[in-house]
Amino acid sequence: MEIASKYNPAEVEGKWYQYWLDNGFFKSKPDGREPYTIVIPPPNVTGVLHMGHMLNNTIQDILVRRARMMGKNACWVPGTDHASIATEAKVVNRLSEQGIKKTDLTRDEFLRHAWEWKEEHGGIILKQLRKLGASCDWDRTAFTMDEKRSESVIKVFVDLYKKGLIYRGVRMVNWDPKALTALSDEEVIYKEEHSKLYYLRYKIVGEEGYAIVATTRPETIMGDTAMCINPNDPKNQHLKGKKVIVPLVGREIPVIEDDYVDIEFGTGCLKVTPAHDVNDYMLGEKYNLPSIDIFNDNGTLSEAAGLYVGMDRFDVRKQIEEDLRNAGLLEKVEAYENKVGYSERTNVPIEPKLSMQWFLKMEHLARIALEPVMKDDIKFYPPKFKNTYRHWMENIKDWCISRQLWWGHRIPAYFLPEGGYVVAETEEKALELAREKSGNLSLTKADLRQDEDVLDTWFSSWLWPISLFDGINDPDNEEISYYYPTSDLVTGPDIIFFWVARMIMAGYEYKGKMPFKNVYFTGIVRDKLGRKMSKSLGNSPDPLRLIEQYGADGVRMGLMLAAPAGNDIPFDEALCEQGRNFNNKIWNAFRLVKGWTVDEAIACPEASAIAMKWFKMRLDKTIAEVDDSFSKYRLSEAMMAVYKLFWDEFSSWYLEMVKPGYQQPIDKVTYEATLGFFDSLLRLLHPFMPFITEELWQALEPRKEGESLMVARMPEVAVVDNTYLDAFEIVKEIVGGVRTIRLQKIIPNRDALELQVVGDHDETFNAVIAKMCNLSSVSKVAEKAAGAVSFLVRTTEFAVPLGNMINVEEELAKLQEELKYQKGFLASVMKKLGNENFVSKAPAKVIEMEKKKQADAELKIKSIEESISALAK
RNA sequence: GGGCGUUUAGCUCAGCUGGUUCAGAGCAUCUGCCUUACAAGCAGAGGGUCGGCGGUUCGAAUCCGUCAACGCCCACCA
Repeated sequence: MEIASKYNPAEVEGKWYQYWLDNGFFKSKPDGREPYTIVIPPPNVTGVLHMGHMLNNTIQDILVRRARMMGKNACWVPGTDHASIATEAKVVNRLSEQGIKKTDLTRDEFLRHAWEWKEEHGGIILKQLRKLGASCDWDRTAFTMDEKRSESVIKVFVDLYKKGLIYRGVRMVNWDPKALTALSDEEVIYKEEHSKLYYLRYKIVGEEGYAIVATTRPETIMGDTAMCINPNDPKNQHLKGKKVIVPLVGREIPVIEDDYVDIEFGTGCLKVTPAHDVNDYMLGEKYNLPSIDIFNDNGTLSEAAGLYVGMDRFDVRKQIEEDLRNAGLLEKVEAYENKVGYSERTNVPIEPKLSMQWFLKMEHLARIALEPVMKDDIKFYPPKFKNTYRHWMENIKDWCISRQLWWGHRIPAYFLPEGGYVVAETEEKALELAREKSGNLSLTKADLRQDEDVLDTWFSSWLWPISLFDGINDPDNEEISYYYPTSDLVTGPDIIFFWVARMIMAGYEYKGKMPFKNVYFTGIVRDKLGRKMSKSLGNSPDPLRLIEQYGADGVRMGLMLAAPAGNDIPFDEALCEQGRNFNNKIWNAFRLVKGWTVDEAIACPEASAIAMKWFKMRLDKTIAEVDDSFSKYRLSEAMMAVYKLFWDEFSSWYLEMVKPGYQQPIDKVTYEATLGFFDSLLRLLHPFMPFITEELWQALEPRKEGESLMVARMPEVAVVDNTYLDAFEIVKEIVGGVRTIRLQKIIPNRDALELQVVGDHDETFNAVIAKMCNLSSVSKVAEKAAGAVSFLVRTTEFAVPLGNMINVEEELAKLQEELKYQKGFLASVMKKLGNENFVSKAPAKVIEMEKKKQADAELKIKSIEESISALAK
């Protein structure tokens, strides 16, 4: 049989993915089995696959495939997120490329374009996931804006409103002047910036001289409605009760007093701009100050500013600096470091802005969601994120859920012509409520005006684990009862507040139960220099190119090799190479085994019998290790355990032990056992590298149509005899000793050697030792032959007679060095045992071990000294 | 300004409740091999006073204190 010596992933991956699809192996329906459920963190519907997705989905696929092979009813639900701001921004961009302005379109026209775009680009990312091998139940593919999900969102909004948890009001919010919408606190990213601190002169009314105010935002002085000092500030006592004049503007404003003001900062004088600063807003509320909104929504100055009308806020800052200086109202300018909030999506500085928005009260929701995580009903991996979670929950603020966008779930609030509004699932219901409320039965739908805003994207994703099974609209349906709570959630820690925390809230509020039992937080994929992957740095490899180059299995492995839970992933393509190399190793082991011819007439050689017995135990031990690692979500460790089992134990030891001579047939017993081992190994490997394992499993033995490794059962844990495994480790050392001699003395493997044993030795494994080292004999002797090179394994001496081939001086030197080391070791042990404190306080077990060390060392020293005197003759 | 985390071999990391699975793994490095499964490989080898200092203890990578560096999260000082 001719099989290529290199594995070619491209040839087989598509074939097996299609086979799995054709046989419906990804599909799940409720049945009597235990469910295992994962809901995908829905990627942006118009997004493209990046390394973060690759990692995240590889982990999910490993978990799902393993659960499936453990006999569970595994269900991995895919879907996409409408990503309100991001998608709307993309659509706006695309329209402007065509010369169309959003403002020239009606809402319906714009939405038509948006849906068009979604149909065109939507779900590309899900298609890309198939290349990775993702075993999602594609029939269940959902979208946060599809009918069921939208209905769920509206229903929940109405419900929360009825519960009094949703309110509407004018508040200071984070305004994105580019996207022209409010943002939640979580969508603001603070960045350290080099800026300037401007010291402005406010003329004191009725007095000579100025009050100096330090500010980073001189362009907001047109909105100043007070100046504030700390009443306890000795240096500003003279300002109490005075008025000052806003520079350039000329407006008189009062000096107010509040201990909010930091005496140490600047001059101790604070300008108060209630419309454009959160703190000033609070002061404004407290002291009933007027609020002048000097900005338009897009960040340009409004009519209300009076000056610089129509100019951009940052241009004004430059201009006003100059104007102030010319007017002699600028005391000085200092360099200053401060933090500026940026919009997460559009990356422009946010503007604190007073506006009418919808809010969700969080206190109750935070309360019900905190405890389950703190007492590990929901487990976080790694657990350090519990702290982060608690801190957020305990300091939570109300959630601004309205966005001034069109792409999203429109808020189901309807305004009445005479004022006031009603909230209802449908227009019909709204009309009913409106008639009731107003007492005006002649109202028609046309009289109602629906709120223009849509809901924050996360207001739909927080329902994801429930809404995917339609558990909001139809709370007791079979699916939600069966699949909910889901099993594991795999996501990044960057969305712990955006998404994870809120899903937990919604889970308890709407199902009375946790949405998932375990949360696995992946790290952020970085390049090998530790930098975040980003388009602008160009350091993000194209996932599809990687798959082409290394195979999906190789890339999956590459990611997992670097991915302990919670740590960032320093990704290096070399890891994919390592993954690919491993694929090749498996491939070649398969070539070897399938290349054997079986002769039923030959008996099973002793070495093979030992090998089989040993490897069975070694396999069982690894299965136990893998189980343990998975239970702790240490997927990399689990994979490394199987990796080493296959490469070191199976390929380098087992196969070498049972391998027949060149062109010799193999006995039936060994052959079948080997196929069995191979089968188990493929099963263990399958969750990590689904394609190659399926390819080889199918070729390992004749299979029926519709059979597949992906629905085969994972090998189960058996009792392991550690004594036997330990004994075999000694065998490995002996073999290693002989190999070292061959290497040092340059003795080719084909020349048989003789091995002499002085001291205790378990002869059970002699057949294996002889085969692995090409020995003509293994014999116990009282004294080794003259001219033999020896080595120690534990306390037993092994010698290979080499006649006149040895270099006496070299050997002596080596022995002397070993002797020196052993003597030093013995001395340290003796010192410990001579320590009164140690002997009296240490537990007996520890002292026992020290004594054993002493005895062993003495034995070794004796043996080395004998060798030296024998050589010296 | 608070909180959390990290620091162990050249790199990425394991080392749970302190004592022979305590100094480990994979990769990289070095040496020798094209030995008919695999050079994308085989066989061997080297490499760390476990961030610094101090303490507890018979005994510390492991516990305590402290300092340092790095990272993350949160926070309204203009």
